[in-house]
Order: sequence, then structure tokens, then C-alpha cells
Amino acid sequence: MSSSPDLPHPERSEISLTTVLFALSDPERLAIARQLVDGPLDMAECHLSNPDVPKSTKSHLMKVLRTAGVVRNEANGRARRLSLRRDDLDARFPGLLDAVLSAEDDGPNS
Amino acid sequence: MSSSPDLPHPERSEISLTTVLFALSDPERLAIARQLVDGPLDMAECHLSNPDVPKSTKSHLMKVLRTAGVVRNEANGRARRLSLRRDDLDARFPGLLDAVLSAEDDGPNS
DNA sequence: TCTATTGTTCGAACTGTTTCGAACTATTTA
DNA sequence: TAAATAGTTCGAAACAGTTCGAACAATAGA
Repeated sequence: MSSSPDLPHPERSEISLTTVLFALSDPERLAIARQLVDGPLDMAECHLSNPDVPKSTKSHLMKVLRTAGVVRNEANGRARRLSLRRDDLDARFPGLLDAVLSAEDDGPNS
Repeated sequence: MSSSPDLPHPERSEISLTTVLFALSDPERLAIARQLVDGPLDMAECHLSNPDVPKSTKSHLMKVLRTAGVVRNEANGRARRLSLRRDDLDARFPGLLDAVLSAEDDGPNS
């Protein structure tokens, strides 16, 4: 019955363009966002390019996406449900998410 | 008659999405890109929010934009002509530049 | 209730980015 | 050719972001 660990999320109006761009400027974080396009995923279902990174590192990547307003992170049993904040991002920065997520590849970086 | 100082620019195919996003994730650099939407500008015509930053710092900001492929930097007399690489960016990442540059504001960051 | 599972948080070491002044290069004008 | 102008590059200091292990919190299941 105790309070579930609710993490802080920015409100729609608080989401900053440059902060979103920064969050998506890392290949690993961009890849996470792309995995969420087709719907929410539990943390454990989000895969990193290197499966051996410690969970604290993965948690940090998620935190950057969450505090930027890209992703929502909600308690789901003992797991964490991650979802793209598509409505909020589309309302705030029309076309941005589509452009970023639909870009074919990441050039020499991918 | 000596060679003019040609700075290195990535080719269209070498432009990386995450690198572009990073370049635009800084408010000052984003503001520079926005000043170039209506056409090329000489370096001295690009204004920073703080007019007192040293020229070496300004030059560095431009370098980040140039090496990311966001901006072209060509010799123009003893000045430097800066232009948005709109064609290349639109071809590589359709809709991205429009979405970024047309975003109303930068939220609490602006 | 005890234990295993899933993650978050914290601090420390590391790495990368930014800022600045000084030195340098190129170009224009006198 | 000398001096002024416009900007780049370099190195060092300051700052910010990343990575990791250890400690912690919450839930689920035995």
C-alpha cells in the first residue's frame, strides 16, 4: 500500500527543444526512443547495443530521456513501463519526432 | 594568390543524425542556425545572445555546426560567409530542419 | 516473512565539451 | 610593404556528461 516510486516528469509546457535534441543526440538514447515507437515497453524489453552495460548505466540513459520529456517512466509491478511522449512532443514541436525517428540511418555513426 | 583557407566539411552522405542533433542542442548554436534561415550571412552579421564573447568562442560554436554538416563556412574576402546546408539536410533527414527551426520557442530554456 | 527480481540513486573516476587568451593566417586598404 | 581587419587554431583551465559498483527501495512469489 505504500507509495509507488513516481519519478519526476516535465509537463508538456516545460519541455525544452534543446534539451530534447540533446537527449536524442546520443545513438544509444536515440535507439531506445525508436524501440518505443510501436508502443510502450518494459525496461527489460528495451535493448541496448551492448547487452553487458550495467543496469545503473541503462537507468541513467532512461533518466536523460525522461527528464527531457521524451519518455514517460511509470511503475508497472516491479518493472518499469516506458513510453514515448508522442502527444506532448507532437504538440510542442510538430514534425520533430517523425523526422528524427523516420530518418533512415545515422550515417557513419550508426 | 595563395590558397584561401578552406575548412573541412562533411559530405552529404557523411552527415550523422546524432551529430546534427547535438550541434543544434545548444541554444546559442540553434540561434545561429535560425539566423541563417533567410540566407547566408557573414560571420560578423551572426549575433550571439551575449555580444561580449571572444571571437575564439564564436569560432568554436561555428566549428561545431560546420563539422556536423549544419552550416557551410566559406571564405569571402577577409570575412567568412556562413550558410545553412538546407539541401543536404533536407535530403538526408527530411522534415528535420523545418521542425527544428519552426519550433515556436525553446520552453524554459530560451 | 523471506528471498529474488527490477530498477533507482549516490559518489567517484573518467571522458568530453566549452571557454578563453595568445599566436597565427589570410585579405584588404593605405 | 606595412598596418588593420576577420577569423581560425592551439593549449590550458573549467565545466558538464558518462560510466560503474555499491547501497537502497519496492514488488512478487514461495
